[in-house]
Amino acid sequence: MGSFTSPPDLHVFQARVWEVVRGIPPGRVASYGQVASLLPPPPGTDPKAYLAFGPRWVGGAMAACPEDVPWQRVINAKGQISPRAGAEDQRALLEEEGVLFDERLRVDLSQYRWKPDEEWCREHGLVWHPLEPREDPLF
DNA sequence: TCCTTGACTCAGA
DNA sequence: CTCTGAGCCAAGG
Repeated sequence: MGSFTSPPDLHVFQARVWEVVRGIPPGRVASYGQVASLLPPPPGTDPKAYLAFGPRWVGGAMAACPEDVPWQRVINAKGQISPRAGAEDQRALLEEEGVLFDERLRVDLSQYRWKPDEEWCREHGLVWHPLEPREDPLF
């Protein structure tokens, strides 16, 4: 069976992304970059490249996610829904969960950002980030 | 094979 | 606050 030359590492990565997103509870949101930062760089990936493109890979995973993934809870670092076809549905779903948008269609990340606890991260083999009390956009 | 595009993010202006 | 460019990966045409 030697003809399979492309082990779907990217698919493995996407599966881990979906696993993380399933952990976001209703009424909370995470950014693409936050999800990426919870996962270690895929084996063989240049950490620097992952830093730059991880968030976009997460976006790609969300575009292909299965039914049971709460994809609506992943938004961009500005606290906005990334423009594309279907963005209106995403806002409606989040509002049903109690997430409020301001007049500029922005979510207050300091209020709604999902903050996974250390144990949950350990159980899922994720990189845990200590949370800074600052006004840092991420964490 | 070349070129374009992408559910991103951050620093700098 | 807004706008721009860079980062330098992959899939698809």
